[in-house]
Amino acid sequence: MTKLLVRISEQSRQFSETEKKISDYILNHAELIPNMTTKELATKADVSEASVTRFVKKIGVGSFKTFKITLAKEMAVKESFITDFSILQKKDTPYEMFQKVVHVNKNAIDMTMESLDKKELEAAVEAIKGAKKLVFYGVGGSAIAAQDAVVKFAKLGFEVEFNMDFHYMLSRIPYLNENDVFIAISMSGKTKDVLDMMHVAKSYGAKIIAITNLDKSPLYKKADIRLATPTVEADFRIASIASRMTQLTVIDTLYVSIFNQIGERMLDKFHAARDHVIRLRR
Amino acid sequence: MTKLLVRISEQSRQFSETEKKISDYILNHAELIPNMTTKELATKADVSEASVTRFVKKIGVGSFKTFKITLAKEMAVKESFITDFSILQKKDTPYEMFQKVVHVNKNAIDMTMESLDKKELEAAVEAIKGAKKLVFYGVGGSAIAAQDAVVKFAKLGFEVEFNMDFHYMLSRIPYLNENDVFIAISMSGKTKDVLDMMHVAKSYGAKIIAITNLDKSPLYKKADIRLATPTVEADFRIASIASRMTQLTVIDTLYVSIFNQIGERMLDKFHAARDHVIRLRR
DNA sequence: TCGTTATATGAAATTTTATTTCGTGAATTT
DNA sequence: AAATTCACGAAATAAAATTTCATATAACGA
Repeated sequence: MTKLLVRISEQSRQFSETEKKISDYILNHAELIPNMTTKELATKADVSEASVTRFVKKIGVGSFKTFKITLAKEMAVKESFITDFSILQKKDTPYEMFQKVVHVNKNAIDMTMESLDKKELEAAVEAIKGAKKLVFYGVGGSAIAAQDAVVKFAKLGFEVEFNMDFHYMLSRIPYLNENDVFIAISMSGKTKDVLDMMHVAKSYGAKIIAITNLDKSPLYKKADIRLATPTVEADFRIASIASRMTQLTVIDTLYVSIFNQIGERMLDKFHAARDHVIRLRR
Repeated sequence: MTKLLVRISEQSRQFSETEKKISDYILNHAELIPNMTTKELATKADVSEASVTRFVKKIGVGSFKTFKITLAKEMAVKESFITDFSILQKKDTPYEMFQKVVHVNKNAIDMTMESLDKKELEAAVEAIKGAKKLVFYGVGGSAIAAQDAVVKFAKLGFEVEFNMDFHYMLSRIPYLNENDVFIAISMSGKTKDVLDMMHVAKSYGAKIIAITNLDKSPLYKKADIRLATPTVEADFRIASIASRMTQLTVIDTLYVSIFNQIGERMLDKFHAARDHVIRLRR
């Protein structure tokens, strides 16, 4: 805890009921305070605005504004004590939601650093670099990552394919061969459609890269190369958003790595494409 | 120097005389800023208050208050070691790339905290909550965010629409009315297709929410509600990946906020849908 | 016990701070 | 040269913080 917060909790036994309500809220939601107004804090703590301004004076801070700035500074230093962001409260305002989303997403991306294996990543980059055709497949939330991958790798000149439709996608698999790569994306690694598609692709000799949770799922076991995403344990309402960030981070890494290695020889085409877009679209 | 100050000094050559006066004062007296008011800074820099508030927007920060808090936080952190992650080296290994991607993405999400305005966010949530129909539109990289939004809001029971095809999408717009919301997504805020579509939607009375860079772009100016994303200045190879993260963070926030507010009354349907998926798909 | 005084609190008024609007003049384009 | 765009500050407005004031309740003394 920061000095200011310590001071508050030390003094708390001399507080009146109203003051205690305020200090409770502050101690439990310290990181939100710098972006709040007296009115908001008053509402949250169920006291009047006047009591809030009086409170900060009581704990020896000149004004509410100073209080906010001081708190922001102190909290910046010691970072990481985030009061249970995993539980979304019914009464949370959109801005609080925003702060939680930011936290959850940053955290998810951080966790990817722990799950993704260096060697597997290198193998994946090699495989894609040498590939003629790339097929991505994912359903539901993972379709977004697949979609994103298509946009990116198409720009690099790859023959890329992805379609949400299982049957259409299936009809394209027989054209794959040993030179091609099939990238399966699934959080759980158990999604039937993805597994089925993967088996067919494998039977045609395509190399299988799985972007899936670090877990002994069917997809994880059967893939040639495993790019593991972390299992982000959280409230079910935000579980999918965090995991999508991890998938995208993996895709981004593949894209940037490939770009870096083969980019030079197609930089003019890349720029040409971008120029066309700018000229025609704005 | 902190990130924010670096950003200011980098941009300083595009500044007008008035803006330069402000940036000079800020760069020379950074530690004083968090405790100053717009009027004080205006007096010190010998400009008007209006110019001060406009200045912070120009450098990509949503409000003067946010600016002060951000600066206070940054200055509290000693010597923020700025390993230059922006420049990708030819010799970088995939794993080094990965670390940079992680850094860039986390950073992009952080910057969104500076650009997104609390009030606009609240207005957006209100608008969407009261809407019957939602239409998302974005092209290129921004299409991913639109796609993602569709998946999310469909789950909440909204009538949602998005299609990459301009002409198809256009044919759907006449069915919009005052009760509906059109969400335009564009980094630059200049994309012709998006602007055209927005104008048509507006003519039918739909409320316009823009998810676009904090900048005086046509889209930014014409929208009813502006959810500003930061201008992530970086290597062109990674610019798009970072900006997409910011868009998704905004979408996530909308989704979680709406869920929280209207979620209860449809929780059973939400779970039912999820159960169907689990039963049929795995 | 009753009246008096001190204390805590919120509502409302006031002051301060931030943002937006509007008009002017300079610069740029047509 | 006319028209348009742009930057800017003054003034209006909106929002946020603080103070004032009235009231209720607790504490105290007769």
